[in-house]
Amino acid sequence: MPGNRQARSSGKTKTFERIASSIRDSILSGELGPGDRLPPETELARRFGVSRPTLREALKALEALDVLESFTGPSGGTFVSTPDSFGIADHLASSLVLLFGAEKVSLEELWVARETIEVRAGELAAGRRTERDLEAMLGVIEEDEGKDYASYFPDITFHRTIAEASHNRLLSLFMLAVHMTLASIARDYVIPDAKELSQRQHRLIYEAILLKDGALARRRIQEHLEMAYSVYQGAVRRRSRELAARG
Amino acid sequence: MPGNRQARSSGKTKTFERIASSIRDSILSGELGPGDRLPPETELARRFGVSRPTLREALKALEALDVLESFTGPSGGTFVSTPDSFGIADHLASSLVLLFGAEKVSLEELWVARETIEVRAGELAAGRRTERDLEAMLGVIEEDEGKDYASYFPDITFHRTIAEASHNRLLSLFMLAVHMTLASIARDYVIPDAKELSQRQHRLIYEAILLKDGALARRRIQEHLEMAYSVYQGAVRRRSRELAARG
DNA sequence: CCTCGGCAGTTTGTCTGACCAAAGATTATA
DNA sequence: TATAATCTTTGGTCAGACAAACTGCCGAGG
Repeated sequence: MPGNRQARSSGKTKTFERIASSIRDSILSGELGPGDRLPPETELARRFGVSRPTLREALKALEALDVLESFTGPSGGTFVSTPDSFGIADHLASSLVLLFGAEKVSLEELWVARETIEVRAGELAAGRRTERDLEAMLGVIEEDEGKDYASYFPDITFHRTIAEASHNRLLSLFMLAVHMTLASIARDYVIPDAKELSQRQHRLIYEAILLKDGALARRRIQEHLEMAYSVYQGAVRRRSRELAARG
Repeated sequence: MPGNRQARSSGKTKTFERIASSIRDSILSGELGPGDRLPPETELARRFGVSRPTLREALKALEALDVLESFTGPSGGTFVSTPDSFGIADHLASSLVLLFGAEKVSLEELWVARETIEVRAGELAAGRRTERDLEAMLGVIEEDEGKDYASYFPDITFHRTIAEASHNRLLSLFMLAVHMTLASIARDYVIPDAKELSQRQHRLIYEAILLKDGALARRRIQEHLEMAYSVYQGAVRRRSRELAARG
């Protein structure tokens, strides 16, 4: 019977894990930095005293974590990756989708977290936005108004410009991850069109940030997300009913 | 010259990546669920039409992502992992430490994100806390007062009880990740003792949550974190001066 | 002299086949 | 029946080889 995994993890460290940890530690300690090239696999295998397949299992594990990357050829080899916000957000989103699937996080929790982060990002944006930020936001607003979109998540682009304007790259990362998670979960939902209301609210949010009114930005983003949540939730409920009726 | 990695990613998909994606998709689509056992490696290799080492590279990549886990023995095999908040937060924290090291996120951004999440968690906690939550918080407060700690991050336990009391597992996850990141960055800093002030503020926060006063909880957590940030920042600056003087 | 094309070398990618180690299942034994 | 030795299944590791990708050199031709 599978499932009693906690009982099995009895301290044993597999060889490839030992090596992966070793390399990982070299990076954490600064001994290896982004862009650095590792020795060839045969050389590394020799140094660690293991075979090449085993060494490669360690390398592939670190590649999966976006810590290393490899290329063929003489100028190739294995390199330490440059950390990248988008990749981190992407991985995080994948994990959150799984967590959602296991019912260890609910749709409501996701939306509350989204609201928490976006509201604050908007407040910060009102205080820190540059002229360039405003241009970007307005550009997205006008582009969206011209589009005839069917999907629900096109307006995410606008929300991302808010995050950018907050000039907090960690809040941006969290926000991106939550957006990707919600988009992934809702992939095949039919989301009703709330285009016009949504776009009106986008302009109101833009206005608040333009005026540098943080409190107003908070309120308007909150209101906008409440609307969006009710629309999203409605689609989820409809979907559930459909599935219940069919099955 | 290494570093021109964007030019190299020319669409080629390596075999082990193809297989990892295939298995990953089976999980995302629900075809494979947590606890499910995969066929033996030789069988899997045969099905995918690859050799066992190549297959194993794919499996090890997914193990590194905490998506799969494997055990030896007749009852062993490769299993789909149960997603786990703590593991996700841990991975996220590792990535954030790297991101910080690459100067793609600053200490200030980390603290603003921490404040954003904790303030909101406290507000939510004030509205949703149960008797059990209150007991847990008080227990930690009293335990901390009895401890003679040297490290700066002992009071993180209290902050975690706030997150728990918010009953939002995603905010808890984010909070944990940010805490672990800050703790990892500050590992060898000498943090001055702000024990008594900190503990007084903890009691005030507890009181606000006890009274179900969300606005008050917000203000008090904000104040507490501002104090903590100034202490932390002072330690970082002192550390920088030391390093500058030495080098 | 310069340019272009192919050859050689380096490095990762993949394969074959085998043996080792761990741990539950079985069976022989007291 | 209880227990210990053995079996069997499964992942863990190893060795060596060849293929593919790519750079850099070098020679042929202009």
